Amino acid sequence: MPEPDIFRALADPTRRAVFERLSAAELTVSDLTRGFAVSQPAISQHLSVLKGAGMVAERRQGRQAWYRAAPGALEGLEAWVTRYRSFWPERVEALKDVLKEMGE
Amino acid sequence: MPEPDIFRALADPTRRAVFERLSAAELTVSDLTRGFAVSQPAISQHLSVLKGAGMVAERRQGRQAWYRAAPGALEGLEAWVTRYRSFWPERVEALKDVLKEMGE
DNA sequence: CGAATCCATAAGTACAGACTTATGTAATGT
DNA sequence: ACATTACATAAGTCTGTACTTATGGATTCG
Repeated sequence: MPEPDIFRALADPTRRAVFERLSAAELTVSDLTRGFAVSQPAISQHLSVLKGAGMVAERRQGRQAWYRAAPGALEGLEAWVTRYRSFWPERVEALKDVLKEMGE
Repeated sequence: MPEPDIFRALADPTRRAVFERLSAAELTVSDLTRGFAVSQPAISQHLSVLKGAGMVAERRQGRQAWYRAAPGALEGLEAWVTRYRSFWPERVEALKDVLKEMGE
């Protein structure tokens, strides 16, 4: 039930790679196009899908379009994973360690 | 990098629904077929994809094949989500509450 | 034994989607 | 003003894939 669009958005490897780059930095379409072996329209189409899934945000400035990963982009996916996680108590200890680390 | 197969496996809604059922109970192919509006071969094909992604386990008994969600089925996905999560400190408090609850 | 059941695989169809080139719109540069 | 740059959309192609029916192998039942 957490928007099925996100699953479809994640299905394509190029699109995942685009998202990963946008989670590290805000980039323009041109920037992204330079980093991949596909055409600029292909990148624009991927961005459109990612945007439709609520995974990226757009900021217009002049003739440029800056894209970045949306805050909470993976929230719906996280909720789904948590719900259908199997044997999850196994991982609690590791999680506690992470939280302790962050508390320092 | 966490097996790309899992993303492809999750892309199809019917397949997600099959997985969700198998995370609640161990079921045979016939059981599953009864619960969906697709043919038995279609179910077998979905199970094959899920198995290829390491998401379900199979147990043979006579002419029946029992399927269930594999332990750690979503581990790779979880790792990916954690890595690309944006603004994740926001969720730490909620997580702490959950862990405290489990400690009781 | 033969019939029925359970499941997987084969083969074919039809649609989704990832790509291309071509083109249009809007902003910037000279 | 005209050319150039940045991006989006249109239209067409081609591959992937979700489904179907048909069939085969293996097990259980009568």
